[in-house]
Amino acid sequence: MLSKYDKDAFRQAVYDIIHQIPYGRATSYGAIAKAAGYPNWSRMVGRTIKESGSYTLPFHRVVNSQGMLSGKNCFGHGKMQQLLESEGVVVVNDKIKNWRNIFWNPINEIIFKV
DNA sequence: GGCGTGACTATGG
DNA sequence: ACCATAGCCACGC
Repeated sequence: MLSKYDKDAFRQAVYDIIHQIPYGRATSYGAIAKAAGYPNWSRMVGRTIKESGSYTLPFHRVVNSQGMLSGKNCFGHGKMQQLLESEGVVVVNDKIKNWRNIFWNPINEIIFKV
């Protein structure tokens, strides 16, 4: 019996999108979920990233809808902020400064692999 | 099947 | 801007 969704396809879409987040920019869990076709799956995006165990993708460029580094505890101490700052992103109190300009919306610019 | 949990989000005060 | 609340939904116990 197939589940009502394709977990592998979802995970692949999430990775695909994250792979395309430009240097010095960031996006949110909800935006990724929406672009992947599951608008209410922001929590699953976080779960998927955490379970990946891989750091070949720019997971530090994924934050919550307010630009806060909600996943920082899964990186080393201060690592997530450090990675962002190394790309020129300013972080104050765990929140990305000038978030409106840093935010990259995948729904507008995503190119899915076929 | 119930219940708590979580790298979430939108809304209202 | 900050805090509380409700909605969300797979997952593990």
